[in-house]
This record gives sequence, structure tokens and C-alpha cells, in this order.
Amino acid sequence: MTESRFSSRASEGRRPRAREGDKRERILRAATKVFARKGFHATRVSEVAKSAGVADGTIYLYFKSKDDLLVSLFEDRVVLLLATLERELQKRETFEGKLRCVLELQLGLLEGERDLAEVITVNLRQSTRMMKQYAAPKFMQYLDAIARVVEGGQKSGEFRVDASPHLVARAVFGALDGVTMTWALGKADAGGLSRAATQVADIFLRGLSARPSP
Amino acid sequence: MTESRFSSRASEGRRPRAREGDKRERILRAATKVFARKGFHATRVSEVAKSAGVADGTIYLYFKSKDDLLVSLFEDRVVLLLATLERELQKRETFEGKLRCVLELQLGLLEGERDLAEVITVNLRQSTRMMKQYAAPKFMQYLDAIARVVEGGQKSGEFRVDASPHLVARAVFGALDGVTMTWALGKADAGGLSRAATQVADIFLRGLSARPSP
Amino acid sequence: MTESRFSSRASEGRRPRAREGDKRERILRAATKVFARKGFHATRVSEVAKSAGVADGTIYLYFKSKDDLLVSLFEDRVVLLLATLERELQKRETFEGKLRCVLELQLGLLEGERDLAEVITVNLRQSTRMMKQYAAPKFMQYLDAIARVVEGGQKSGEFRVDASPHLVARAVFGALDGVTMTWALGKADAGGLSRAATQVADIFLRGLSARPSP
Amino acid sequence: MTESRFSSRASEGRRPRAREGDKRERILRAATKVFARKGFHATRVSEVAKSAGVADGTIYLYFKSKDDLLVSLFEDRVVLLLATLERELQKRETFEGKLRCVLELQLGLLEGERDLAEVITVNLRQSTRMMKQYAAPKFMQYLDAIARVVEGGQKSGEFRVDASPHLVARAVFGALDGVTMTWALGKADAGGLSRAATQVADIFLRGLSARPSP
DNA sequence: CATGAATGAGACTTCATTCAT
DNA sequence: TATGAATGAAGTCTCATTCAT
Repeated sequence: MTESRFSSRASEGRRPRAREGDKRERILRAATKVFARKGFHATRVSEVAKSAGVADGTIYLYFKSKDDLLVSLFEDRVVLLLATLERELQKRETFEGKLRCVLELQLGLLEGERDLAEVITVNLRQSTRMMKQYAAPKFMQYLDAIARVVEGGQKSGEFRVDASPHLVARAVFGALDGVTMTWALGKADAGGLSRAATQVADIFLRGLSARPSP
Repeated sequence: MTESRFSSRASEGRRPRAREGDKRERILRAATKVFARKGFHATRVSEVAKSAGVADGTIYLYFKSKDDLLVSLFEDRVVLLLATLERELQKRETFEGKLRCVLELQLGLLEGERDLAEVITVNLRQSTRMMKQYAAPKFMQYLDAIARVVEGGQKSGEFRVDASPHLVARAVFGALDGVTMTWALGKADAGGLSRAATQVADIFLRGLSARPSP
Repeated sequence: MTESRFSSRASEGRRPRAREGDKRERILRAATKVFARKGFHATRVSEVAKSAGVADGTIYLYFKSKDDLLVSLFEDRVVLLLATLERELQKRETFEGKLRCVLELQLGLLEGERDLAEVITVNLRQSTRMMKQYAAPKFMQYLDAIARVVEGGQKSGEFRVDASPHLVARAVFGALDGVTMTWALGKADAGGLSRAATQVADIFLRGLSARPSP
Repeated sequence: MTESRFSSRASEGRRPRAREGDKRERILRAATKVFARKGFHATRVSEVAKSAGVADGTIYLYFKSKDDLLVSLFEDRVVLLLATLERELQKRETFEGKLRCVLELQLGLLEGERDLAEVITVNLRQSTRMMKQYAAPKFMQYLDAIARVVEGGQKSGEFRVDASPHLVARAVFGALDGVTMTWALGKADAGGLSRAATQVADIFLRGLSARPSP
């Protein structure tokens, strides 16, 4: 994973071209940690600043507002999922493989990043404006990607056709989200998400299969 | 479902014995509506008051704080789900029937109550204290109930045994939560959730089935 | 001391002519107790009501406002001191006797009424408007009475003349106030104030004496 | 008495290290003025802020709460009296001199600071928590210092022994407090307190004297 | 006369954001 | 770039007072 993941799409027009290109990153990392621990609203900008080892004002050199911190977090980390997903989906031949890929990616990317997982599954929903105006479209885009896999599988004859692709997409995403949330809020044991991915994939794939189970 | 579902278990020890016993209820209903529309944090107590047609201070005669409003909402409406679930599960013979029951109830109860659905799937997560200290245990309790159904099905031979009951429970809950969330945030077409319940149930049941699909 | 001490001078125009003429009194007594315990501002009207065993609204049938409660307390209990003082002063022959009378009355009246003592020495000052607009004039009137005793003693040759009567009055009053306050805030041992009166009187009388001490 | 008397011992751990080291001082001065004029409870924090020429929020950079403002006022200004008293008492040879010193200091320190005098004699008592938990102990400490002077005088044979040192201390303090209060609430004529100190001292000293007056 | 649920003005305090240094 | 003291708008909640019953 190169610097590309810290692409500057977000918060367009930021000033610092960054000699030490890591200050923005430090802030983002600190935000993830503190947001996960205390929740978005309960977290003070000054706490993120202290945790990042910068002055309060410095945050505003890299982010437009506290909300932008959350948006940028989403942008920088989650958008990555979409890009990776599209790329990986190409590589798989079967739609079964593609769907399994979706599951593995969504869970695999968060494995080992418990804080990020918690922010995405729990905290992201704390900002309504974000959910409705910003994150929702991204979610939809992601759900569409999943839905296309399902639809493709139906056309190819791999998946049963008596299920709405979009509904399935929502169910798949929700299932993974639910698994991740309880994992993040609970024990968060190592390897838990990877193992979960396989099991959940098995269930969905069998459930969607056009062919009788063996 | 009669008025009894709005029992006043929550916030025990409230003062007013209420000449018109519906003031507390009016506030709760207003809160659900406004929270769904603007989100918990973005909603001002005064907005709930205005929407309920009472004075700001009146809210504090029935609820300890703004947070308590959300807790009570959860208590009064969602806890109901648990009770109903336990009751309904008894009536079903097969575990397939029981699992289908879970799905139908979770979605069915929210059908027609879009605001409530949105509050539960989105807004409830806006209060971290609530999520971690209060709602989480309730969720766990609910998940346990689902897990027990899965476990029972495995023992009876109805369900395949190569899936962790708790993981399945999380996936099932998450899938329904995801479906509800997109429904609440999106079109929320009539009957959508009921139809969804059937389809999602089909997928999970087939996915979990111990017998080869026909 | 007859019912006359609960004369209805205060809060002129009160409605209740009182079948049970003790409700106003109960409220006043409750107010004294609660004010002494928690302070005037920290005391809620509802607390006085509960302590008096009446409804909140009932208080407003007997008193115009919370402030009026304090004013009335002052009126009903302290104004009594002035009246008694004037009466008693007449009976004493010497000015030494008159001054001793002042001391004994001020302390004697509060002896056994610790709550009242605390309200007067401490709580009364919590309402600025009261201090400046209401109590101050009463204090001045009381101080004047003391000053006249001193002045009389000076003219009669009993007291030394090199001390301002008004200053002495303030010092005497303050000394008693200080003794009362520490008594009320502290141990408040029985008989303490009476014994104190004698000692303080001895000091002031010797200090003011025109004749060399024996 | 230099600026050093406004040392910043109080509210330890304040954030601002203060570019212009007088902002805290400005707030304290403004608070003294406004508290004296309107009373503690009737004064709004925003009024203190306006009077100090700072924003409302700035007050909370230097003081934890409105109450802390009063406590700090007490700390910064009154505690000084104790320190000065102990120091000055050392310098006097006779106990007569020491007692006179107490009187002169207590009144002298407030002379010219009418607002402060009013806050201490009147407003300080407006916060019950303050009186009981905070100020009372300080008062006791101060009273003890006076009592020790009296006791010393009795042992040295300067003062008569038929008076409780603690009672005398309370009377002395009260007398000065009473004089100050009426001075602050009333005319507050220049030099009044100094002249008063001498007269009150004369009375108390003669009253306490072990030897016959000349 | 009595009640106590309801009112609503207004206070304290927080904290995201700014800007002079 | 970086800082962090200062700002001030705005929210939650309290509580004296009212008034329909």
C-alpha cells in the first residue's frame, strides 16, 4: 500500500504541500483512534490535536472542519476499498469468486484496524449530514458494485434469479457490517474477521446458488 | 398491536401521573420524528418540544435528559421486539420457521414506522455512551436469541453445522439492519421490508440448510 | 410571647384570613429550616413546600415570591427584636444596664433558634436587593437605637466621650453578629450565647466606661 | 503593597500562561466591581466579561466556574491578610500592640477598596457552599490567630483573664466586619476605616486591660 | 383554599474556529 | 507553517411562577 492511499482527493484545496507529508497523516491517525474511543461528537478537536501532537489550530491547516476530518477519514480509507474492489473483481473469473472477493476485501481491510472499523461502522453514522449527503452516495456506489456482481451471476446462471440483486447487496453489506460492528465493539480477536468472511461467504454463496447444494 | 406497546417502563420514577396520559407519548413520538429527520445531535431539545406541542421544560418532567429521550425510545419501542420475539419463537415448530420468524419480526415491526427504523438503525449509534453501555448489551441479548435458534437448528439437523451460531446471528442481524437502513434512508416503499424479509430469509435458509437444495 | 409575634404586617394584602392560621406559619418555619441548611439561593421553593407539607402553589397564596419569604421571615422575627428592644430599654435605669440589655436581647432571642440565627446572620445577606433596599434600613434603625444608648451614656457621664456612638453601635452589633455567626455555623452549644453575652458586655462596658476600672 | 499581592496562587493549573499577564487580574478586578454592585447571584458571568473587556468564554480559561471566581477573589485577596497578619504580629512587642495590629490590618487593607470590602463582608456569604466548605475554615484560621494574641496577652498579664480568647476573637472580628459592612454599604468616607480602627482598638484594649484604666 | 403539571425565560458553560504572533 | 489564547454563538437544563382543575 503506497502513499497513493493518502491521495489528496479529499478536502480539496488544502494548503500544505507537506515537507513532512506525515502531519496530515498523523492527525488522521489520531482522529481515528480518538473517534473510535470516544465517538465523533464526544471527541473534542483539541483532543485530536493533543493526540496527534500538534496545536489545535494546525488541524485547520489540513482540514476545513471537524466534519471534514471524518469525511477525509472516509475518503482516504474507505474509498480505497472501492478502488481495490473494482481492481480485484476483474481478476476473478467466476461470479462466485467475485462475491467471495467482496466479502474478503470488506472484512480483510478492516482486520487489524479495529479503530478504523469502529469509526466506519459506528462513528460514521454519528454525523447525520455525513450519512445523508456524503456517505450515503458512497455506500450506494459500493452497493451497486456488489449488486452488479449478483446480477452478473444471475445472468451467467451461477446465482438463482429469484432475489433482487440490490436487496442481496444490502444484505451482504449489512451482514458484513454487523459482523464487523460486533467484532469492533467486542473482543476483536485476531483473525476473527478473516474466518468470518469465509463462513459468511459460504452461507451466502450456498443461499444464492442456482445449483442444488452438493 | 395495541397501545400497550407504549408501556411506560422506561425512566422509572417520573413525576407526573399525567392527567392526559399521553404527554409522555407525544414527546416520544415527536422525538422519533425529529431525530429521524435531523439526527440525534443535530436535534435541539426545543425542536422536539415544539414538535410535541409542549414547553421545553415539560420534556424534563418526563425524561431526565436529552439522552434519556433516546434511551427511553429504545426501551419503549425496541425492547418490545425482544419480548415479542421470545413469544413468537415458542409458537413455531421448526427451526426454519423460527429463523423466518426472526426475520419477519425484525423487519415487520419497523415496516410502516420509517422514522423509528431510521432512529434505531442510524441515530441510536450517535450516542456513544448509549451504544457501549446501554444498547450493546441489548443487542447482545437479541443476538443471543438468534444464535440459539441457529444452534437449535444445527442440533435438530435442520441447519448445517459448519457455521458459528453467533456469527450467523450477527450476519442475519446485520443483513436486516443493512436492509432497513437503506430502506429508511432511501425510498422506503410500502411493503418493501416485508418482501425483503422473505427473500433474505430464503437466502439464509438455503444457505444454512443441511439438506441439498432441490 | 403570644401569637402577636406572627403579626401580619408582612406581605400586606395576603389573601388567607386563615381558618388554620398556621399554614403561613408552617411555611415560614419550613423556610427557616431549609434556608439555614442549604442557603437561600440553593433552596428551591419546592423544597420549602415539601418541608412544609404543602403544594408548591400554596406558597404563593401566602407570599408574593421567594424573596418575600425571606423578607417576611425578617419582618416576622427580627422586627420583633426592635420592638422588644425599645420596650426593654425603657425599663433600665442606667445606660450600662441599657447597653447590657441590647447585648442580652440580640443574643438571647436567637439562643435556641439556631436556624433562625443562621438565616439572619448568613442567609439574609444572600439576597442583595434585600440587603440594600430592605434589610439595610432596618439595620440602620437598629443601629440607631444602639447609638442612642451610647450617646445617652456619654451625656450622662457614664461612658467615655472619645468614641463615636454610631461607630460603637456598629462594633457592638458586629461583635454580636460575629459571635452568633460562628455559633450558628459551628457547635452551637446550649447556653453558649447567653454566657457570651455577659462576657462581651463586660468587655464593651469596661472599654466604654468613663471611670477607671476598679 | 505592590502588585505582588495579586499573586496567582488560586485556581492552580490554569491553562493560559498569558501573553499579557494581566487578563486574569482584569477579570478579577471586574468581578469585584460588579459583584459589589449587584451581588454575586444577581451578577451574570457575561456582565463580568463585558466589564473586564473579554469574551464570556475567556473567563473560563482562567476560572473553572462562576463560583471559582468568588473563591479566587477570596484566595487572592483575603488570604493575603492572614499572611500579612502573621508577619506583622511578629514585629510587635506587646500584646496590646499585637491586637491593635490586627484591627489596623483588617480595616486598613480594605480601606480604599470599598468594592472588595463589600464583596468580602456581604457577597462572600451569598454562596453557601463557599461559606461552609471554603471560607469558614479560613475564617476559623483567622479567628485562631486573633485568639492566640488574646491568650498570649492573658498569660503575659496584659489582658484580663475572665474572657474566653475565642469569644473575644469572634467579637473583635465581628466588630470589624460590622464596621466594614456598614461602611461599605453606606457612606464609605475616606479615612473612615482608619479612624475607626483606632477607636475600636481603644475600646477593646481598655475592655480587655488587666490594669485599671487611668 | 389547595394543588402540582406546565410553562418559558434565561443562565452557565462548552468548544469549534480564528488570527495575531 | 505552526501556535494556542481568545472568541462568542448556541445548547441544555433549571426553577420561580402560574392557572386550570
